[in-house]
Amino acid sequence: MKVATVYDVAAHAAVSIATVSRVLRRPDDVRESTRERVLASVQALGYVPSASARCLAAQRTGVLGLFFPGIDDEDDGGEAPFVQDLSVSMVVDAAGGSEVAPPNLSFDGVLRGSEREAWRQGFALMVGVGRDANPADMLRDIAGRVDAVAVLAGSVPDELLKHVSRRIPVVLIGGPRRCAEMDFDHVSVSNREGMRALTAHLLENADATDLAFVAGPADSPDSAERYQGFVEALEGAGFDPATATILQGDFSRIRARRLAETLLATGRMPRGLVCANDRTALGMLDVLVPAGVRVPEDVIVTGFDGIEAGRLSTPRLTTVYQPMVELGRAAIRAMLSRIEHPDQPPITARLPVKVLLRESSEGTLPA
Amino acid sequence: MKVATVYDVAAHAAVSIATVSRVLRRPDDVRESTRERVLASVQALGYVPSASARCLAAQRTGVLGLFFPGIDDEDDGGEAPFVQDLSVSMVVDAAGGSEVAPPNLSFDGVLRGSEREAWRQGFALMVGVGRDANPADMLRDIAGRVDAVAVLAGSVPDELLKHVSRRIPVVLIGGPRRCAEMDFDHVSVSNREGMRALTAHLLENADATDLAFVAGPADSPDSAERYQGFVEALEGAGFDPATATILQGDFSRIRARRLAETLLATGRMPRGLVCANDRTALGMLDVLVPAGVRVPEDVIVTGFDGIEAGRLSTPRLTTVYQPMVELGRAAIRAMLSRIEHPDQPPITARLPVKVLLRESSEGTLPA
DNA sequence: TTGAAAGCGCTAACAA
DNA sequence: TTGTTAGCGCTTTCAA
Repeated sequence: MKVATVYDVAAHAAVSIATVSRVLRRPDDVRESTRERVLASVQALGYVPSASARCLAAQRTGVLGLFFPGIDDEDDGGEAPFVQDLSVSMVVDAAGGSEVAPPNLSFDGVLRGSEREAWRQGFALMVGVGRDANPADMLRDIAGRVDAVAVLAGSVPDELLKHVSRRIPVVLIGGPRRCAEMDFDHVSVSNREGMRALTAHLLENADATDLAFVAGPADSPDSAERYQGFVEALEGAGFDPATATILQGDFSRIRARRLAETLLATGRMPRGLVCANDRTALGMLDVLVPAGVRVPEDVIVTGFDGIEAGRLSTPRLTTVYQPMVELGRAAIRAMLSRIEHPDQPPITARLPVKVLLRESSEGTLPA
Repeated sequence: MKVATVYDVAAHAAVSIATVSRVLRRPDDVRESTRERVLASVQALGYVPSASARCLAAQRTGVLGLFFPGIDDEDDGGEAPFVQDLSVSMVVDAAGGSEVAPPNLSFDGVLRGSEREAWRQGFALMVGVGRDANPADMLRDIAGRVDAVAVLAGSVPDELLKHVSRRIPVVLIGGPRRCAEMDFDHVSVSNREGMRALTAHLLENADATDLAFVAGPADSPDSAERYQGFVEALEGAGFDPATATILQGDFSRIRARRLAETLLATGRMPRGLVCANDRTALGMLDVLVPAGVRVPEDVIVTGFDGIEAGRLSTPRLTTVYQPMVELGRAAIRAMLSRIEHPDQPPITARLPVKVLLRESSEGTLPA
């Protein structure tokens, strides 16, 4: 029993394959009686058009790509068995435990925004969140399947982006404006401005002049931009940025805990820990709070991202909220815009951020 | 400037298109010098193979589908402007506000699990989370693009599933074991057993005999199964299930709040509210707690799913944890297994659940 | 080790 | 309104 094709449907309905195609693509161009006959045959044969053939012929896929390599930091479950013997177990889940807590990935929002916007515009979305061995292969694979692709800035070599962009439009997500020669379209948030505003606020409103910056991975353009903002705020307030401590984190909560422990052990605790992202800040809280360090009285801790977990922590996390969902949507719109107008000048969308002042920096807030 | 094809690469390297194809698919079948020449041409021309053409010729796409229609309940942002004038704003975000809180979608885990497992196995994943007008079209569209598809049980008419399954394998996710005639592969969790265990626990350990069940949408097989478990527990304890109140929710937090308000207004408050999912239970807490109802002393509230928000609520939510990530992975494995062995008997994977007892049902738990 | 050639299933001129 | 036909870019026998 083979899969039905246009030919089968055409034969069954006693029409040509062109008519079958028309019925599916532009039904109004076909006489009603013919149309109904064809539709009946489609039903009868269980016909579903092959997208491969369709896209090959049409010279477009109707799919957009989103590539975020190396984001997922969960460890691997390995081969899990299909069947398990006990179907229910019961545990008393006391507070503090987190055995079933999923990591709150900060790009979830981007994904949702893209997803939604893509379908809204009649496109499907193909996502590659590759903790895979070879991001290059993954990106090339995706690139062959889609009409345009959005890539997390800094995640793949420019070389590769150049290569891929000879086939389809490439949009960068996040990071700084690109240097002149690489004129990819680019959507991002006001990393620098956000961090500058937050830091300046700490400098003004608290007596917090001894601030340390907890960075993300060295190759993250987003972390770099946020550091920029941090530095600018210090300079703006008349401090020498060179004297500020920099701790090397990697955006992960785990790593942040290690750093906090070191801080605690060496006793070199700054007045404020300005973290490059929320997960890092939460990792700090994980260690400091149980150790009896009062936040914000002893140490101010701030994040960046505005993830849900920061709103639910104790104390709640002062942070810079990024409109992740909007960012995803902007990426989609940039791709579509580029597809429609291949020759327009490079798009640069810079989305605004919002500094959220909460208890980790502010003392008790007014209700 | 056109996009490079095999023909361009072949001409550039002075070989046939067959050789170009070989270099990319089975490099070992080509003499090294030739291979290097071809690879150089690939680089020079910025060649990326067309997946459409490749899949058409190969008769497989290397993509798996995941279809979850009507899940996303965010409302629509509409057309947002590309550029905004202010790049940073600052707000004091007092506790209680939630203006930037994204909804914690309970299928996130399934998505992550599928994503990961698919790439692990060398497949890409195409996801359709359709709040779209027409799920049928969306599913058909996806079905044309993939080698197999996993569909949320109960989300599309059997008719359509039958149709699609004549082209590619269809795996159902969630819900009850299917009736005999429809022998789709099926992965799900122990809904019934989980709810039975939870309810039985309430019946035994609390003085909670007056329980109400807060259902999900009428057409949700998952909700139906959970209700089954609820009923069985009542019967097992010697109660008449017919006397238990059933409230008609729809899995949404909003709807649950309305129900809670009604309950409050009419004063017909049961001893325990056994909710068909966590969001419903959280919606109940949203209303009951501020109204001064003590949970669990006055009313016990329980959920189902094990979402993160239930671990962070006050009081924390007693619930039945489903291994969402595992479920996603199981769906992928089922699809692959079916692709490899088209004639094997139907797969039925039933994943175990875990009852998590927390403060919304238990009083203060031991540390 | 390489090349020639026949499809894969569909779309879109162009003709009828 | 419908049919004929020439690709779309690649894989894969089969020969050379």
